[in-house]
Amino acid sequence: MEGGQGVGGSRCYLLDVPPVSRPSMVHQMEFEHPKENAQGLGFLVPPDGTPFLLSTDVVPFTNAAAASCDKSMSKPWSNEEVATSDSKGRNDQTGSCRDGGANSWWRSSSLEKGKVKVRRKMREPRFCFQTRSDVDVLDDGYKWRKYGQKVVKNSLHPSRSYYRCTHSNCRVKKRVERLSEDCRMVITTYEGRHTHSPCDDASSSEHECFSSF
DNA sequence: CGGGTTTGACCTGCGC
DNA sequence: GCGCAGGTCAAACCCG
Repeated sequence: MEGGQGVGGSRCYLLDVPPVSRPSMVHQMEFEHPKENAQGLGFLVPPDGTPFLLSTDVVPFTNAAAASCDKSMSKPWSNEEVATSDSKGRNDQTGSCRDGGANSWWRSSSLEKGKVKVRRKMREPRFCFQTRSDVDVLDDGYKWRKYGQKVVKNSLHPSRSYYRCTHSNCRVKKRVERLSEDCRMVITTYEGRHTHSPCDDASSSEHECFSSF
């Protein structure tokens, strides 16, 4: 486990966010390594290039955290695979599939519903970080919709939630789970890049103050 | 009524 | 090849 980097492709940081009643307080966090973060958080940086700011210290993930994080990431997302397409060359016409299938990234090939499903393997840039917060969902300025929840084994807090950016053309996903060792620690994993600015989603004035997210 | 959440089912990938 | 675990869908449900 080399430092604050998770297994392949995904970067992990630990954000020591003071317990706040409103997760939105996290909006002004600041990264220690702007350059790296700019890269690692590319998916969090809106197209207009607005930097992603954090207000608290960001340190590499602890081994435990990283392990936990990595476990959930499993291997498919090694750097290589992130950069290249599926070697198996699965017939996943992902792009077209995504666009054609409403807002589904993979979809039944519309032949027989529920039968032949062409699931694509997402190989978007991923970034996970750990925060200490009483709330699960950090308000990063984007609007998320929960699309699933899973029971995670080997965890005292077996609930992992899956969120998706509600923006029509945005494919970013977010996964939120509690650290088993510390129920106050929240592991948030982002996947993909936002194709829009936070304002597009969070149209409410509440979010305007930290549109830099 | 529209948008978000819940939840069970289904599919895929991986380890054994 | 089989079983398990993770990830996602989609219908039902809930709430403002």
